[in-house]
Amino acid sequence: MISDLTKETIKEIIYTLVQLIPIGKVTTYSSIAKLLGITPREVAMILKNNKDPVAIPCHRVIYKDGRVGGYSFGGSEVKLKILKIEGVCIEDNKVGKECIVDIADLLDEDDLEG
DNA sequence: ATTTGCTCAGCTC
DNA sequence: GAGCTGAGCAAAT
Repeated sequence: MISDLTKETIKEIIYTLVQLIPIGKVTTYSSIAKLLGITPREVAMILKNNKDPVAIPCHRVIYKDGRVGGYSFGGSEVKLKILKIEGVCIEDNKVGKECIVDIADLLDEDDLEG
């Protein structure tokens, strides 16, 4: 599927992936990173490097622990709040693991369609 | 739950 | 090449 990607391609994919994350759910940096074969750091960096924080729902990407991580467009507090209004379950300033789903899982569900 | 160590990438010297 | 920082992860305690 994916094997030899460039920085530009990586960005395109990440932007696309985060856009197809369903409302009320979130994903983790690691899953995206692993899917692309890059490090979670890169995912985070690319997300912050984007120029369209509106088209790129980077707030739907969080830690594996459940914490939202960072947010250059307001702060972790805002990011957390956005998730909350999206319908994501929030617990003690953290995202409920039941709302966290790997990006690969989303892709899989879309393919299974059932 | 908290602390510590590690990894990869970008920037600077 | 070496050192520092960062929208993180994993292990140990």
